[in-house]
Amino acid sequence: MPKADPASRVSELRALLHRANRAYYGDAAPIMSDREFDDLLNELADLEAAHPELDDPNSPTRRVGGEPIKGFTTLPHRVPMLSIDNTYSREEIEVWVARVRKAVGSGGDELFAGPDATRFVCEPKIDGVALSVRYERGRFVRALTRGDGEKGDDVSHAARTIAALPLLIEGECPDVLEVRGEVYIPLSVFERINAQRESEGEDLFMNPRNACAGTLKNLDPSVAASRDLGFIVHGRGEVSEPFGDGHAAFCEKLAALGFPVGEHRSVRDDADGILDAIAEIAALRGQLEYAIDGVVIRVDSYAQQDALGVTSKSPRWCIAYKYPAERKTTKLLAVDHQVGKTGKITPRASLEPIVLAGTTVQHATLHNYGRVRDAQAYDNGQPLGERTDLCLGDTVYVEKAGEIIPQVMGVELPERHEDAKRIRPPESCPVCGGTVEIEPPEANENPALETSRRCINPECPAQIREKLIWFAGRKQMDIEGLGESTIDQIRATHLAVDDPARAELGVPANTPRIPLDHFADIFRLPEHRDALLTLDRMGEKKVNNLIAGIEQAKSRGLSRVLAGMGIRHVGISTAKALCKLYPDLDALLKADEPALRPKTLKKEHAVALGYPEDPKDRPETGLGALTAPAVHAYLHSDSGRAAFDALREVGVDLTSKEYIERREPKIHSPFSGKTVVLTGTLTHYERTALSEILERLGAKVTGSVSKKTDLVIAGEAAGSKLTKAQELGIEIWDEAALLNALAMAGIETPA
DNA sequence: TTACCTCGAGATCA
DNA sequence: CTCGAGGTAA
Repeated sequence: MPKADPASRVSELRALLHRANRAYYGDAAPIMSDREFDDLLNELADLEAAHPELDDPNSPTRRVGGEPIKGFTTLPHRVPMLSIDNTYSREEIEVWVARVRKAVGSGGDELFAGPDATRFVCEPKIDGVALSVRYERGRFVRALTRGDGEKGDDVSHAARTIAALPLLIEGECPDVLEVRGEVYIPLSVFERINAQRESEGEDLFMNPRNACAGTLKNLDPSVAASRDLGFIVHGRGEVSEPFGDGHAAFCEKLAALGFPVGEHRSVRDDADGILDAIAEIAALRGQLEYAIDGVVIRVDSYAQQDALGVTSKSPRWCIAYKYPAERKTTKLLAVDHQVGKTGKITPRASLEPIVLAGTTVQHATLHNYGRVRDAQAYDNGQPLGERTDLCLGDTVYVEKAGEIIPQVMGVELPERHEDAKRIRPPESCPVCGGTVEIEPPEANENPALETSRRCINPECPAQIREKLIWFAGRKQMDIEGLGESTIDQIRATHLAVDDPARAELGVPANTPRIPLDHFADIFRLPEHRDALLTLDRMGEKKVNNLIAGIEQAKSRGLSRVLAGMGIRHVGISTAKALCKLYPDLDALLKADEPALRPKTLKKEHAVALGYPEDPKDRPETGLGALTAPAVHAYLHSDSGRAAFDALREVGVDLTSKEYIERREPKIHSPFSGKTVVLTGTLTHYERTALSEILERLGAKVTGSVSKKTDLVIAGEAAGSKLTKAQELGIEIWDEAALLNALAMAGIETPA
């Protein structure tokens, strides 16, 4: 072989190996032997090592794992990753199909005409980890976990090692293509890994699902590479241009590009067909290389999907039929009574440990005292249709609701001991000993109505603790470094020096009291730096992180503060809704009670406040005629006012980001409100990085040029998109103009 | 609710 | 190296 220049040999090898990968995993038709493949891969790895300038994150060598990365970054999903509604019965499937048909049939459009026009795609629901994989111009750019549905962790380093996922798509595909699917560890691989771990004396993995999640979260990609993760496509995220008119067509197109789409997908016309598919897939269960926990059914046509739309948490065009949860018996060892952040007391069961759906269960919430009093009685596994009080020592049936939260379903009555002790709601607060109220109030006359009890002592240490934990939590103020146990440890400085609990939590006798009772105390913790440093396992680094976390939390904005305060009826969505109405706390405090609930106002009142006549056009706050007075009362109560004053005093931002965003949707910049398309090669920016910057500056970055495009940024060697932009007479900037505009917006050009 | 990963802290050993 | 806290997945 003539001594080719390394760059061209490298790209030749990469192309060859990509093709081989695709043939192997996509088409299941190898074009070379494993031995040849390994040889070529080794040659490529050697060349890359000798010529670091030729490095490429999408090189096939990355399959075997490169350098560990430093940590995760969290990035937004361009299209949110919603969850799917679950059903457990055939009847619910029929009801859903009928509802879909009714909604779709009423479209009036020819596309939606006639009930038979709706088709349903059924596929196994894999029990793995959801992943959204983004390709730009056919190149793998990143993979995100589901996260909260809005943003997820970047696990590209691990996802690149998934052999079934192409790093380079060969063939025509949209400029932006987000493929969503399920990552899993094949069961045979799981067994192999555990066998190996056993022989090396390591702890075994409990189940494939958690092992898979852990693998993705491992910072060292060679770990993921060695675990042979599998992937099966089940949906799409952002796709820049039409790519199939429905789910089935989309899957076929992806299959043609070499994506693993799963082979047990079928298209059905009606509820009976769906039930057949469910039965067929059930018959496959246990023969597949991955665990499945049900069947996903979705409306095939994208047009119909769009017509059906989504609710706040899940699409109306998709539903999961889940297999019945695994159910086992175990012994009820004890019940403790936990005091929540609002004082509500919840019974929690301690159980003799059992393995259920791949995890060891030893605790289960009992939800409320109604369930404790009216537990379902069973005889030899059969429900008796009668109710009984739960007793200590009972043999109870446990299953996992939604495969996650264990629940006590009932009692095996014949197994009960004669002298078994009934579980009763506590007569006083189990933590502070204070007065408890019975709820609902009618239950004072008729105990059969009682569902819960509430500790009404505002100084109850348990309530204070839970309030602080909630406030600092990720979905509220997100104070890094201030978790449950750190809060306990700091609050243990309030204990007497000879209290054994103090030493147990690692608080030396000479540590002075660090105040931590009110939300505002959190923001004064930096003043107690020296005291914090004396605590066990609290070093320089942790304290610095904590202080930095506290500082950052100050500027989360009013909605997070309101949601964090644990005001009854005010969660994050209500808080955000209120914040869209009022620019800051003072404005909110000036509002009268009806102004907090525009939806339920009488017409005249609404119009007087400047809202539309039709309630449907008024903003939703999540508050109604019953809840709004309670919220209003809290905001103006002594304790509410004191809490707000204290937060203001320590410098917490009490202005409303939501209101400001609504009023001025974007930062003012040359890109505000513009739809921008990037094309060609830019020398100073990665495309994704630039997209993020432009979006921060108010631009909408899209993949293809259309009439709606305001601006095209054309780098070197721009192709058809530039031509099209010229045809349409759209403003075009070169890279120099871009850099200039970014500089004006205060963004420096990277080196 | 549990399992898994990462990180920092502190102990242990060279 | 081991422990435990913190974070996140289902």
